[in-house]
Amino acid sequence: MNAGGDPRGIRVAVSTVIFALEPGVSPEEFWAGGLDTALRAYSTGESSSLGRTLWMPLVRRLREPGEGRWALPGGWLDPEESLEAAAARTLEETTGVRPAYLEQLFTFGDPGRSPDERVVSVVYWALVRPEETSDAIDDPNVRWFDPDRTRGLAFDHDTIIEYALGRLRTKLGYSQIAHAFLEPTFTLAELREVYEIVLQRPLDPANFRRAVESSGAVVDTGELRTGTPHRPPKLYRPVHPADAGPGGFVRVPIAPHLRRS
Amino acid sequence: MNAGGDPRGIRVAVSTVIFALEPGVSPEEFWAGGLDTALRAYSTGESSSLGRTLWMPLVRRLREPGEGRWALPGGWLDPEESLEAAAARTLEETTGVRPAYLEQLFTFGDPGRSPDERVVSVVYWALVRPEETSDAIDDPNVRWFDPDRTRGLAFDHDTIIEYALGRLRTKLGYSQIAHAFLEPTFTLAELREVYEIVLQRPLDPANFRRAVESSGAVVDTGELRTGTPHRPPKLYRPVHPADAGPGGFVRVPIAPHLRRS
DNA sequence: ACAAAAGTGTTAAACGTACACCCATGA
DNA sequence: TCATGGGTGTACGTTTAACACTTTTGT
Repeated sequence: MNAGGDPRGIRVAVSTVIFALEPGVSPEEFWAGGLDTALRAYSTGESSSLGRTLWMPLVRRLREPGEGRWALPGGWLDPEESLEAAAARTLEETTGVRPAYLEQLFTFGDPGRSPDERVVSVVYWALVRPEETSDAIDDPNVRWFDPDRTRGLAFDHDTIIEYALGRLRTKLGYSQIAHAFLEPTFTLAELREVYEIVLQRPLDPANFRRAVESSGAVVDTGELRTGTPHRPPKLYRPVHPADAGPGGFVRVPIAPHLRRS
Repeated sequence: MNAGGDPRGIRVAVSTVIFALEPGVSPEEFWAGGLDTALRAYSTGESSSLGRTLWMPLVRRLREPGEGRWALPGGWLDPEESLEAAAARTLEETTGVRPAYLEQLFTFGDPGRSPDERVVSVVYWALVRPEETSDAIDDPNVRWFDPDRTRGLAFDHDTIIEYALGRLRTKLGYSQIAHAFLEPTFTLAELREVYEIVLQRPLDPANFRRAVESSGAVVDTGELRTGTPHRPPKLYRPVHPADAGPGGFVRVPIAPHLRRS
């Protein structure tokens, strides 16, 4: 049983990989802003209709080890708080962001991850709504990055981000986490855009609509979004406010063909 | 950053959920043993052809908290070893079993999980070949259970086992972990039996064969298994010895329709 | 009226499933 | 030669995926 093993000297930390949609231009602003704004938005984009990508905040390390490098937000686990609470707390303390979705990702604990000390890091991943990213701390030591273009981070954080990206892309196919990127009501075009940005490929609007509708994942609110230059789209809301479960294991398949690649 | 947080008092433990196929009767023994053995095997079984089920070893707790109750094998993390090494070590120390497959499952760390102390438990799950279960320690404080019929375990271990079972069943559909239950070469009937036992439903032999063959997950060795009373089946081996990856994230889909339920 | 996005319909190919059938062996 | 599991063929319903088409609005 090794009951005599002495774990003193092992410290427990918590880090979080946060994903958001790049704020870009909201549909209202997009059209309200006129051609100038629209063109500016278009000119920055490559793949998606509004040129948005994923975004994630990183914090600059202010002390050794890894001083000066960018790293995932995190901190030490308090003896009294749960792991998830620690993730939420350290996330807010360092970046000002409150996640709409928070799930444990993996625990990294190799000896030698961090010099001198033995650190076991429980890593969470989070999704935040674009609105909430505006609460983010305005600090030169917090900066938002495209997660596909982050390299040279402190510790093993490059690996962790890659792993989290894979999990996000995979999980879109059998869960309803896409809603965590959106406001309480949304159009199917907005939902489809989330999938297109995350999966990095275009989806057929007609087939996407049928897949989502037949999955029962969303409900028609009966309202329309007005102010668009074209036919006003219906507004939908998620059936389930969130899908929690221990480790987020609740599976509500949306559409088989929305799996990655 | 909360760099002043003092994690002293938090101990890190490692536990493992081990799955094996109930040894039951091997194909050779089954037929060699004649009708008596065959009937005995059949009489105990419900769903599967040989009546085998999943099996997992638990250890009896010898001290408080939870003294006398059955629990997952585990122990404390040594300051010098990796999490995975700790899982393998404590597994062997307590049960004598060496896993063919070992993957991190989840980290449980709620305050109050264990009275008095704050314990963060990194839980792994493992698959072992039936041959290796014979190395298991013969000890009244180690006993094998049907994972669907374990209740009243120490701590939150009931929850953990349920979660691990879900992960096993799900992962069968997009990974090659089924091989970890089998010997280096196997017939497709044996592989199918693994799926049937784990998924708890019968599979069409013809369609299963085509699905597995077209997936490229197995290779025909060119040899046949002899000694059966009927047509000798081909022997196959896995293409990949194992699929590791950080957190076992390597996805090699076998067959879409082999997903659970 | 026109442009453009919202939303519906239609079709062919791919896939999942069931099950009939032949093959090879020990008894 | 018979019984039985190994292995192949095939036909049918369902799902996926591509794209033509209709609807609705602001300009």
